[in-house]
Amino acid sequence: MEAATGKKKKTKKKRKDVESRVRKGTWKAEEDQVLLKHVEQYGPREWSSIRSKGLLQRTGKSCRLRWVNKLQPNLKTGCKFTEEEERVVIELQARYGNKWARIAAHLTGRTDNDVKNFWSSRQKRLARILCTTSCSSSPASASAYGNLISLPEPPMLRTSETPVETGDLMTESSSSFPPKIEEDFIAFSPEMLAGLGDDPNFLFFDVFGSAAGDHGDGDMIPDDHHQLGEQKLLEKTGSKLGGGENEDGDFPADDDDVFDELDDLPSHSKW
DNA sequence: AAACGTTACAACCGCCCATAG
DNA sequence: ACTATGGGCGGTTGTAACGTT
Repeated sequence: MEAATGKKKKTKKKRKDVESRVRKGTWKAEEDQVLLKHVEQYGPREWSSIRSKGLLQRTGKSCRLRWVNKLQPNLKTGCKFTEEEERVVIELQARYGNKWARIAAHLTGRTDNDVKNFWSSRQKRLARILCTTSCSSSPASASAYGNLISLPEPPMLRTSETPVETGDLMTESSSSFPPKIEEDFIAFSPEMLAGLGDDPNFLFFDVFGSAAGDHGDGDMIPDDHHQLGEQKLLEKTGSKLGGGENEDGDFPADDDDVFDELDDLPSHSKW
């Protein structure tokens, strides 16, 4: 056991020594050109040979990442996730958990890093919005959330790897996610977040408005959206608070067929 | 105009796993 | 069995761009 660990450490040290002589940081246009030329010649593989041939002072891993996230053709770099893409991400995240590569495979032109970043920003945004909404607004909204959420600090938004089987908006059970005190955060089940999207016309945008800007009161929500958003949120989630299952007891929604088809799609991130 | 805060994105790290030689 | 490599993932950091004060 210890020997194995020792060997592992040795390997890692060796690797680290090698990697310590590599270039890091922002990629230059010349490096991109070299990388593109290599891919053109040999295809998107043999990443480590790029360095061993002295073409670039980058690790194979770094080269691969650069190619996958920036250089491979047909990437939608620089354009925001559309509502449709957002819907897909929400649904697939609910289904697969944080399997970003798998989710990204269903979105043309998006990489796992894109999806991860998008999700992470979205979570932060939601946390901020919900905190603002529940902490500061009218007594009505405070009471609406009051039973479920106590927010001394911005709520921690999290989803579980596997879909949860209880209510959509809930406090976390102390057994499943140990170190956190129940009142410290709300756990948004994937289905709750997805639930905001199960209506084709009901998206994050609908509830909270576009993320395009602050509206003067320190949050990203136009004032009239606060009420509308809360109402919609409660309409959506409130009806599900008794349990996240569908009629047949399945969870999440029994729309697997849709995703089975998606599963057959080729992954753009694999070659 | 400058300072400050927020957001989105790029890139990295560390860990893990699978596979091939 | 061991090693190198590719790949996936979660977490984190740095920064440019943008908005607000």
